[in-house]
This record gives sequence, structure tokens and C-alpha cells, in this order.
Amino acid sequence: MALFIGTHENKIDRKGRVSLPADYRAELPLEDDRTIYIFPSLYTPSLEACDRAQLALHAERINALDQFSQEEAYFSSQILAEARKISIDGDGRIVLPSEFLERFKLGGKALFVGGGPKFHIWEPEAYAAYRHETKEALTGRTLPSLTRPTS
Amino acid sequence: MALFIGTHENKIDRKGRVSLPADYRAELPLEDDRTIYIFPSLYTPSLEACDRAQLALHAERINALDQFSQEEAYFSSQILAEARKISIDGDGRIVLPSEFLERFKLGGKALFVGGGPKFHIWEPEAYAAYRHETKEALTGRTLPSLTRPTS
DNA sequence: TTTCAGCCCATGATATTCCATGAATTCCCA
DNA sequence: TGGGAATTCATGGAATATCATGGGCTGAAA
Repeated sequence: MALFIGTHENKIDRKGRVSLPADYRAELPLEDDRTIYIFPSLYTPSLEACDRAQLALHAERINALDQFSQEEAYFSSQILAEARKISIDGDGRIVLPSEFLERFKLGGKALFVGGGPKFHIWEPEAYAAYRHETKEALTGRTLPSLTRPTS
Repeated sequence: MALFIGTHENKIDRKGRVSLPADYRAELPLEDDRTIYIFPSLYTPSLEACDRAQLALHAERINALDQFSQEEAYFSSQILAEARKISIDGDGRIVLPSEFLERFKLGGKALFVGGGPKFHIWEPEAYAAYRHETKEALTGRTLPSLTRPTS
């Protein structure tokens, strides 16, 4: 399984290209033939990205919900319908769809933020604020599920 | 599973390189291809390090939380986003990222402190103080035995 | 025509690899 | 068991490779 970690701030050039961090590229499965999938994150103002297997997992989970339910329709339209297949060029760069650039105010720089099997793409300042917020929320807390075996 | 024990104080050279103690290297699985993962400890002013399997376990547990929940996002941003993949060079050294050096006031020396499946990297004096503190706090207390889940 | 995606190449900065050295430890054999 | 030989280990500096980034060229789509 891919394991995206760490953060990388890369420049978006005037053609809209950004280098996908080398670490991340190295995590992508070879059989994906240099493609990733991107969709707007549901709970943060950022883009979420993952490989094909992970997106398939999302699709599976959505399908496991009651067919024709409100919930199923919601997740389907918010994730699957919004997702885009993005190809990686020979130099390891991707082009972010303009609709996403505008929506998340992405301009000069893009911040790649690792999150295990997925990663997020943030406008750098927006992430700085968010990071601070989460740090406050976590201070002094322990999370049982982090220390206790899950099985 | 890797079992890191004991302490080692090694020198950080001007390029930020430190020898990973030989016994720690010996504990690392071969298939990891000479890499470890480092992130700021949540509960002490030090760095935490582990092998890929251990980090993947963290990622898994974070992902076992409700998808897209606040909690999942918090831990993801404080652990996975802060983590760095560190490669071990042919001479058994790692390079500590400058952001970590500054954050933990690491300069001349780094103290490696074994902690079972993980180890910590401390500024030596900071650890001396911490060690004293924990000794006081633990006086008279006992360690409960592990309660194994009946599965 | 104009726009844009895909491809190639160039470049400087940074990170990684390679080689050398001395100290400490372990090994080995008389 | 003692002492020298061989090996491991941490450390330093130099050489090399990788990476992010910029630009140009070409053909296909609009």
C-alpha cells in the first residue's frame, strides 16, 4: 500500500504544472502507469488525491451503503462524480484542473500533505492555519484507538 | 518486530548527518531498503522514529477511525503530515531534516533512546532532565500486565 | 488560428553516494 | 591468557546523482 507522508511545497508554473514530490511518485504502484485521482476533500478546504486502488476502495465503501439511499447518492456525487484522473508527465509533474485551482485559491504554490494512503493538496497559508488548529485540538489528548490494537 | 533498546550519543556533523547506532541498524528489516520514518513525538519534546511496518500501523489505525472525521484529520495532520522518510546511507548515517534540528535544538550531538518497536532522538541535556522527571513520577508505581484480547 | 496537453532538453540547488581515516572492539592463535 | 591482527564503527570531505523548475517544440482538439 502507498504511504504518503510529510509535506512538500512546490511551485505551480505559468502553464499550471506542479512537480509531484519525488517521495510520492516513488510510492505509486507501477501498474497505475503514472496516474493519480483527485477530488475535493469533504471536510477540509483542500484537494484529496490517491492512487487507483484507494479510489476503488472508496467506491466500494460507497457501494456498500444502501443502494438508492440519500447517503449513497451524497457520497457518490461528492466524491466519485467530482474526481478527476490526472496523469503524471515524464518529469514527474501534474496539471491541476482549473476548476480546482479556482475553488481552492491555488496560485503560486501548492502544498502536498501526506496522509497515509492518500495525500492532500492545500493552498499553503490555508494549511498553516488548519495545522495550528488541529494541534490545539489535540494537545493533551490521547487517542485510545491509536494505542490499542484494532482487531 | 524491531526491538530498539539502550542509548547511544552520536555526533551530528555540519551537514546534519548522524550515524544511526549499529545495533539499531541491525534491527531494521532488510526489505525496508535502508529507510526509517521520523516524526515529532506527540508527548515529549523529541523525535520519534520507527520502521515502515510500524508507521504503516499508525496509518492504519488513523484510517480505522471514521473516514473523513475530525479525529482522523487531526491525527493525520499531526503524525503523517509531520513524518519524514529518511534514508540510511552506505555508511549507516541518516540526515536529520533542518526543521527538526531547529525545533528540538539539536546541534552537536543526538541521543538515540531505544523504546521497543520505536526509538527516540533527543537533545542529550533535554533527555537527562526528562529522565529524572519520569523517575520521580514513577516512584512506587507498578506496570500492569498486558491484557490480551480473546480473539 | 488559438489553445492546450504531451514531450524533450537545460540548469542550479540540494541530496545522496563514494572514499578515506582513526578509534574502538572483537577475533584468533600461540 | 596475552597481544597482535582483523574487523567494525563513527566521522570527515569530495564527487556524483537527483530533483524541482523553466522553456521550447509539436500535434491534436476547439
